[in-house]
Amino acid sequence: MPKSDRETTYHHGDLRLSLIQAALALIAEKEDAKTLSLREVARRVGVSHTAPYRHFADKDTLLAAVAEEGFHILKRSLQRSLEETSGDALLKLQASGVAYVKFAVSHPSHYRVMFGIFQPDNPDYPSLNAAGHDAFDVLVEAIANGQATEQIQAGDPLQLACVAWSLVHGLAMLLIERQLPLTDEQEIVALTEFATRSLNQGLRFEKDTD
Amino acid sequence: MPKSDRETTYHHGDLRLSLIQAALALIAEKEDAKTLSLREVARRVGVSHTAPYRHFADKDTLLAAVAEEGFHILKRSLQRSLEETSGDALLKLQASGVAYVKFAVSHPSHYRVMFGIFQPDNPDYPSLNAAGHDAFDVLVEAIANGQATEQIQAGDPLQLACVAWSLVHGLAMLLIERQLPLTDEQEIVALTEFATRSLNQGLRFEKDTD
DNA sequence: GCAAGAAGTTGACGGTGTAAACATTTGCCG
DNA sequence: CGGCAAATGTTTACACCGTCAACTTCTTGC
Repeated sequence: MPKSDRETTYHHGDLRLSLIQAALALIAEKEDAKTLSLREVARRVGVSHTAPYRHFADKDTLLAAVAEEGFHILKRSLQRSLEETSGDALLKLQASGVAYVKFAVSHPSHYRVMFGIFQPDNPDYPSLNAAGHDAFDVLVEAIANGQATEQIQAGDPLQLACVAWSLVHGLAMLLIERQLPLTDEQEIVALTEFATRSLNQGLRFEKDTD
Repeated sequence: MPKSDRETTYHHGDLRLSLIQAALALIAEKEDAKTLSLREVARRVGVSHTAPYRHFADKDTLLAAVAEEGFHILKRSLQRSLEETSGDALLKLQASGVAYVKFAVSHPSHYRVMFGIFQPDNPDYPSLNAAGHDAFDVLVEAIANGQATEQIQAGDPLQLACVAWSLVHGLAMLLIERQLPLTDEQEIVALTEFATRSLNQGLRFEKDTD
C-alpha cells in the first residue's frame, strides 16, 4: 500500500535530502567542510555507513549536490536584490554585492562547500558548473546593463565582474573564516556597503564626482 | 666523527626542512592542500611514516610551519613592494596589492595552506598568528601613512585595510583555484592593477577627480 | 669510550572512503 | 491477489590515514 502523505519514499523517507541536510548541519557545527566524514553523515541520519552510496556516487558527489543547492540559492538572492533596488545601476550593483556577502554569512556551510572544496569547471559535475555560471551571469548582466545606460564604465563586463566578484568573495571568505573581527550582522552589512561603494567609485562611468 | 660539510644533522640531513618542502611540492602537484597525507610526505622524503613526529607534534603542526613560512615571505614581498615604489601613497598601496596577488600566484601551495586550512587566531599556533598579523600590519601601516599625508581618506585604517585585503584575497583565491579564466602572468598583473586602481579610486582622499 | 638522549622504525589501533555480496522493501504486471 | 525485478539499505572487507607505544640506531657530550 502506497503511503498517502508526505512520507513519500521507501525505507527512510527521503534519504537523499536528509543526507544533504545532515552534511550541512555537521559542517556548520564544526565550521569546517574539509573534515566532514561521510560515515558521520550517515550516522547522524541513522543509516549504515554505505547507505549514502545508493544516492550519491561518492562523497564528493554529495558535496557537489550541496554546492549546487548553494549556487541556486545564491542566484535567487542576487536576482531578488537587483529587482528590489531602484533604477540606478550602481546602486543595484552595490545591492547585489551586499546580497552576496549576506548569502555567504547566512549560509556559511553552503559557501564553504561551494568554494572551499571544489575546483571550478570540474567536468565531473556539469550541473554544478552550470549552476555556478548561472549565478555569476547575474552579476555580469547587472554590469552590462549599467554599461548600456552609461552608469558603469565601458570595457569587458566579464573583467569588471571578476573584480567585483573578487571583492565580495574575499570579504565573504574572510568573514566566514572569522578572519575579520566582525560578527554583528549590522557591522558586516556596513563594512560590505562601504567596500562595494568604494569599488563602485572606481567602476563608474567617467564624469566628475558627485 | 662529525660530518664537516653541509650534511649537518643526524640521520637524514635536515628532515624538518625536507618535510616542509615535500609537503609544498605535493600540494603543488595535486593543487589541493586538503588531501595531503602525512604518510605521503614521509614516503616522498624516504622515511618511515612516523618519522615526521620527531619534528612536528602532528600533521597540523607541519602545515602550520608551512603557513608561517608563507606569511614571512608575504610580509617581505609586501615590504619590498612598498620600498620600491615612489612616494605616492596610493601608488604604494596599489603596488602592495599587486605584490600580494603575485605572491599568491607564485606560491600557491603556501597560499592554500595559509588560507585553506587554518582558522585565523587559532591559539594553538601562536607564532603562526604573529606572522599573519605582522604581514597584515604592513598593509595597515601603508594605509595609515597615506592617511597622514591626506592621500587616503580618513577613517579607521583597519577597516580600510580589511576592504583592500578582501579585494586582493578574493582575487588571489579565485586565481589560484583557477576560477578566473586567466593564466598568463601578464594578464593577471593587468587585472590586479585594474582591480586595485578601481578600489583606490574609492579610497582616496576626497578632492575632485582630475 | 660510554651513557643518554635524539632521530628513525615497526607494529598496532581506530577512523575513513568505497567496493562487493547480501538482505529487504516496494511498485508493477500478470 | 501473487510474484518478480528493481530500488533501497546492510554487512563485510580492504586499503589508506593519523597517531600512539615500544623498539632500534645513531650522535653527541663528558
